Amino acid sequence: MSAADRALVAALPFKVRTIEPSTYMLREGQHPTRCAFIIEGLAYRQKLTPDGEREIVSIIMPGEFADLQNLFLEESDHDIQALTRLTLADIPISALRELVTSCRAAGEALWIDALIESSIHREWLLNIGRRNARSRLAHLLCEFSVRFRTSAGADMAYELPMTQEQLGDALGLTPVHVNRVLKSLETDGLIARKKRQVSVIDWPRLRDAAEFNERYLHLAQNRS
Amino acid sequence: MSAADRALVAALPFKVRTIEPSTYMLREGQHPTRCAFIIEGLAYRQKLTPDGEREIVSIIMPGEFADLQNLFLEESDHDIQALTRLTLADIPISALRELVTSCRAAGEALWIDALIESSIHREWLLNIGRRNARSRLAHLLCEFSVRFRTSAGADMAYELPMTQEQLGDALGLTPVHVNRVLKSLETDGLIARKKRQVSVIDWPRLRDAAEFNERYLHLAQNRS
DNA sequence: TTGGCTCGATAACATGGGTTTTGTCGGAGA
DNA sequence: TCTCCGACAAAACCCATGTTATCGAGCCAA
Repeated sequence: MSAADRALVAALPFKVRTIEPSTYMLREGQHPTRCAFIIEGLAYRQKLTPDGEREIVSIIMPGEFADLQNLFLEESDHDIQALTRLTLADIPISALRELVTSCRAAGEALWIDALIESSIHREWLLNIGRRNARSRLAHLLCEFSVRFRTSAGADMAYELPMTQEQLGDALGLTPVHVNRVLKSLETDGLIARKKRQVSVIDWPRLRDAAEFNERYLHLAQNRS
Repeated sequence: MSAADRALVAALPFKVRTIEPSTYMLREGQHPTRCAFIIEGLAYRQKLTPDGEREIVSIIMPGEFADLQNLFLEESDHDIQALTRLTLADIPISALRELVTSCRAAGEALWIDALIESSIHREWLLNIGRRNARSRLAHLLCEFSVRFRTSAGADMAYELPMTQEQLGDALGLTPVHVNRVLKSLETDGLIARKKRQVSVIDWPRLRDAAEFNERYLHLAQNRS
């Protein structure tokens, strides 16, 4: 990125704020005018069926934009909610859109972000559509492990910041069954748990159980 | 779109070709140098598990680009295969990338395309993760109905160009169960079938069974 | 005509995961 | 200290969907 580009990015107006777990950052149907860049903490996107069933369709990690779709789409098609306490930078959409069209490097970086998210969606479709509960959960744990490491430099053990109900909503399972499967992964020695702290004990076996292949994360292009 | 923009688009180098059903346009892991614009016919994206199970993660319709992700991602994360006989325009990725960064209107149009596809992925996640087989299938039929109409101006009846096995692969179901559910939708009077011709008989009831809400298709922004 | 292929229909049976319920545990507050 | 509440745990039961198998229709090539 050139010096001129850096200057453009640095000139972006923004406002840092902190929000509490489970507060809504965006609701389906809204027409937002600002876009949030996650500095610390986790958020998730969810969609609801009319009878109140929830599907968590993605997890948003530090260093990512929470709602790139609203750069060019007018009406939000899903909710975004804070998973943990969150600090974020609010940027006016108009300024970000201007940046995308005027600065090639920044535009490319945002394109890559958006395309990687799409790729993750596709992998989740495969996961939910074609794998059983055990592989699904193992896959999610593998993905978290890798994404945490690249976004926070953490170790193979990490604090899993989701309740079993939320895990179920991300996997298309009931909390009861998530519980069963977590226990079985633990007694089989693939993972260890202490409260919500999940550690990967046997990465090769967990990866095999998950059929995990990190290609879909496009890690080589993930930092820019 | 201004006259100058139009000239830029018109100046794109391209090559029209026709391909037969089920030929691969792209395979996972490849590094393509050209991008296909679908002129006529249908294609689909699929992902495979190591043991050969398939999930169809999206259907690509006329007027859409088949592999926008490869504009900025180096390695493809899924396969693209022709569903019907297909005529398409091959465009060098370098030219398309140049267009995106030099022509604001074209760049915006491609952004919108990519973001809508992401939105459809999210809706499919909700569909597969949280709806039962009947709603899932009804939802897919509703989506096809709407998208065909906007892309081909067709009526509420359309030629469903997928085998029951392919439908199952798109919905995370077995072909046997797809057959059961199709039959039940037919005997309940929601749809009619004659060979692969599917007609929507009772749109309100089908839409209700599917919990279908077309917001996620962002139709207002779909033509540009 | 024959044979081989794919697709769809249907039946009998098996099971993964859902549902319901009841209980335990630990932290937050009074 | 006590109570309240949310998350986790575990057992019993059941149903939606998967599995396996068979058959026929349609199509195409030899």
